[in-house]
Amino acid sequence: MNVRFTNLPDMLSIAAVERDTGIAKDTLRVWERRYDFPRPLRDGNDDRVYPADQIEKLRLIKRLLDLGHRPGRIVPLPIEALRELSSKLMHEQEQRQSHGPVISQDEMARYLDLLRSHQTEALRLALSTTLMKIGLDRFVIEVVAPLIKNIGDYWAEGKIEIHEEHLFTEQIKHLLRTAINSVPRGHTGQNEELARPRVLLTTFPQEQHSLGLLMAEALMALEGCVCVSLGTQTPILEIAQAARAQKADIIALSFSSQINQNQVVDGLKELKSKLAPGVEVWAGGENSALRKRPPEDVMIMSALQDISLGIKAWRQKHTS
Amino acid sequence: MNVRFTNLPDMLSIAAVERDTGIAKDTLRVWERRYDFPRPLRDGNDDRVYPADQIEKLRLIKRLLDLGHRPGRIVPLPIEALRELSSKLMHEQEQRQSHGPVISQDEMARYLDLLRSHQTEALRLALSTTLMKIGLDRFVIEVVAPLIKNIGDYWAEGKIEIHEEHLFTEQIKHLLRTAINSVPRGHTGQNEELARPRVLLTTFPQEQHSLGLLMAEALMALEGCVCVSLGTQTPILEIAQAARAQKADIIALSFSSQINQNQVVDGLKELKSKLAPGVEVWAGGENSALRKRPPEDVMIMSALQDISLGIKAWRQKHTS
DNA sequence: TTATTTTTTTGTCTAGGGCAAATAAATATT
DNA sequence: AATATTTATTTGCCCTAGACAAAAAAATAA
Repeated sequence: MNVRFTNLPDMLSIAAVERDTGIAKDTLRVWERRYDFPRPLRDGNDDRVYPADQIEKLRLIKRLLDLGHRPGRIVPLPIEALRELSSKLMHEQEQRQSHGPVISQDEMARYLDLLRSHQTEALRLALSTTLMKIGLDRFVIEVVAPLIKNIGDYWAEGKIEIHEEHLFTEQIKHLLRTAINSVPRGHTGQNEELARPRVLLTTFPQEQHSLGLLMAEALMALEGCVCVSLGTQTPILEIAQAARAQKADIIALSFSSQINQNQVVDGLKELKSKLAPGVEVWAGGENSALRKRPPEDVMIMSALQDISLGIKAWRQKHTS
Repeated sequence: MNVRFTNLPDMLSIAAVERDTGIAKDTLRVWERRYDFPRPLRDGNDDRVYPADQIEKLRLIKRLLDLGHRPGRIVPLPIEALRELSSKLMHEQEQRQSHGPVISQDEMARYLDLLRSHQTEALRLALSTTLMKIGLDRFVIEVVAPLIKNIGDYWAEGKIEIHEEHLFTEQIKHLLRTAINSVPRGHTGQNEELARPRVLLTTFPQEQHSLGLLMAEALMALEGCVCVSLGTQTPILEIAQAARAQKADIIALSFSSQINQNQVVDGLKELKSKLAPGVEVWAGGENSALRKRPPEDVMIMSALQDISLGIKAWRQKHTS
């Protein structure tokens, strides 16, 4: 009942920090004990209160952990050292990224300008035009995915406001939904086999990002699958039940990096154990648990391209 | 690092229970201490292990809490009593509800049958037909709203599964989005005044239900407003910034019953204080804080009908 | 009835200890 | 030198039990 409210701006309670950084409360406390960081102040009730600079450092730490660093090595470091590490990694990433046709810097800048000048209609129109020009599959892979990533980076750098990010995301979602809708549906009714695999899309309870799901749905719909989306945040038991009810061949799940890695792994294991043997679980998204310790029996979609390939492979395997 | 995993089917760790029920670990432990429920078993490491029937009861408890019951009264009750409580609530609701033209029991049953037999396409078609027949405004007010209200009760009575509820909600959302999309947009461009008021729609950070927002958007779009939706979970400060950036006349917010009442009241006050004087705040939804202690300076939409009336009133007030 | 005060209820925080899984380091084996 | 195996360290989660402020109910006053 205790709503720990810090009126001072830029001061957060431990619960708020957990929400903000994705680092569990227990972990925050244990780091404090072991590495002497963070060092929150205390309010009148002896509750931890985290100042802005420490939160910033925590965010940075989270990023580096996702990239494979270990807490004991980086938590005690000063923030400048972390910044350096982070930017070094970012450059490496950029180099690795530059294969294949990606959205141009120019085009990116154009969208961002429209967003920042709040020309919503124009933005939608520009995106929509691109979609028409290059087709839904390329639009998803070459435009939407990089855009989302860049938007996140811009936000981290303070170049963009949260409400602008929200607005942008809404535009993209809208566009994708409309596009998915106009894809001719698989042959439901008589010729059921032609429309296989049947795919069930959703996310785990803590995960609220629906964009990954929509991108996957778009690509799968293009491949002629029957897609059934349960939206976000379905309890694991219910996912299993829905799989049975919908006669799903594949369960497609999306995981952002905000969600706890252990919960990803545990949840996937649990889900798999509750499914009928033939049903496949496909997992995609930014969350690094998928790359660092991929659960067996689960197909990891490390890139969006894998989806269409995966569907084709599935069909090959299931032609009788 | 400890991946507490119970191999026994339908046995969950405390983390898994938190994930699947939405009840915090601390709360689960304190209930055990105070009300002697839940009573998890222990694994070899003395960690709590929750059997399936207790999880089911916990889910039901969570729902009743959202509906306004208190833990001390309901947690110790046997599960049958909880079921009864839930169905009693529904019947009371029905009686209160029976003013004005509402969806018939028959029609409701028809949709439910389609849902339970997983005839997704047929369900969508049926709903869509009704929409065409009676129009978007009546559809929202007389069909969608009551349906949503009842669907939760049906779950509590064991008549449908959560995943079916998810599926249903997705269908409705889809239908509404399509419908909103086909409403001719306000005259953007030259004749800006004709499209006033400009409405910004979103929810507070803890609130994730987007359906209320969609219903509101539908009705407002019908009235010819320019609607800008930021999606769910926008920080209050960002809402205020977005209002300025979008030149919004009205901020429309939706509050479900699962969000903390204080945060509703405090949040509304805070938001209002950050807005320019002329900008109105409209709040709607199930949350009882809106009725019990409505903050002044905020328009409370106690029913969906109020929305169109409100828009008309706004226009009257602003004709110069 | 309606305000105001008192009491009870309730969720979240605290501390510090313990343990298994994950990872790194050291050693043995091919 | 490369690979497999064992040992050591790191790390996150769970445990108990107590405390307290905010919310809600009950009691009292107006």
